[in-house]
Amino acid sequence: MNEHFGPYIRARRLERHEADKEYSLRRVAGRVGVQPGYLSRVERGDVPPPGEGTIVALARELGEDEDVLLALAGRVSAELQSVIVKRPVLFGRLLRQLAQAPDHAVLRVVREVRDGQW
Amino acid sequence: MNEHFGPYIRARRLERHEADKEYSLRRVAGRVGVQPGYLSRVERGDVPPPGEGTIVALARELGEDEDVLLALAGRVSAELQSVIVKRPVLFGRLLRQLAQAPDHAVLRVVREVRDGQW
DNA sequence: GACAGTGTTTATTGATTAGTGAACACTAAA
DNA sequence: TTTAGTGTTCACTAATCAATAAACACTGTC
Repeated sequence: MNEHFGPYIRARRLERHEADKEYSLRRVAGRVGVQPGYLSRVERGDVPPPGEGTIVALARELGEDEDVLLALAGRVSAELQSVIVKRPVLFGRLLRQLAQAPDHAVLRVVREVRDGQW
Repeated sequence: MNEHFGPYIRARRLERHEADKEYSLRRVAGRVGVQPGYLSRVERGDVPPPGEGTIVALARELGEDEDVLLALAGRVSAELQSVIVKRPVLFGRLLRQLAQAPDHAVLRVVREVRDGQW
């Protein structure tokens, strides 16, 4: 059942719980909108990661990057998917070309695009 | 039930059927690996588009671009998703930045990456 | 007028997704 | 010693996904 997602959010939650009792499993579950029992099983990796909405809620709750948390669950946000779906050929090519490139090369492209003028 | 996918593949299949009787609905269904009745409903848009595997098989059968056909079904291939999942922050940024950019700008980046040396 | 081939319709199904609800066991405080 | 709060476990479920199986109606051909 995915291995990494659950333990990761448990660790993040416990870090906060040390300083703040509002971060007990039950309280977080309440704010995120799921049953405590469910969150328990998620954190232990007994069940697969939750749906996109719940993952995003958890990310906000724990101050984590949504894309990263979704990625840990093996997912890509619907928002990002829709960017690709609108221009599948273009973005398909781009992603396949960059799949092998080292981080710094991708980052250079990101910066170039940010600074670029069109 | 999605609107565009079904009629599109029906049109593509019928184009081929005109010149080649191997492209009847039944024959194509057979080669693609689904029941004729199912393909009929898919082409008419009576049911949502098939799963990724079946869409890819249809793309090959009809000589269409897989990414395009998947996009018509509102999907992104698992392969492309996994590229993003491996580096969610980097590719998340890149995609969001390019989401608004015009085609030619994206294309320029694609070419730059292709020709770039690292 | 039987037969092969065309697309279509109806009723169902098995697997997966994303959870719920209720009870259980433990600890700390009042 | 009741109470409040902690995490955990068990049994179950409603909705969606991705199809199948079987029969139906029509056309052209031999």
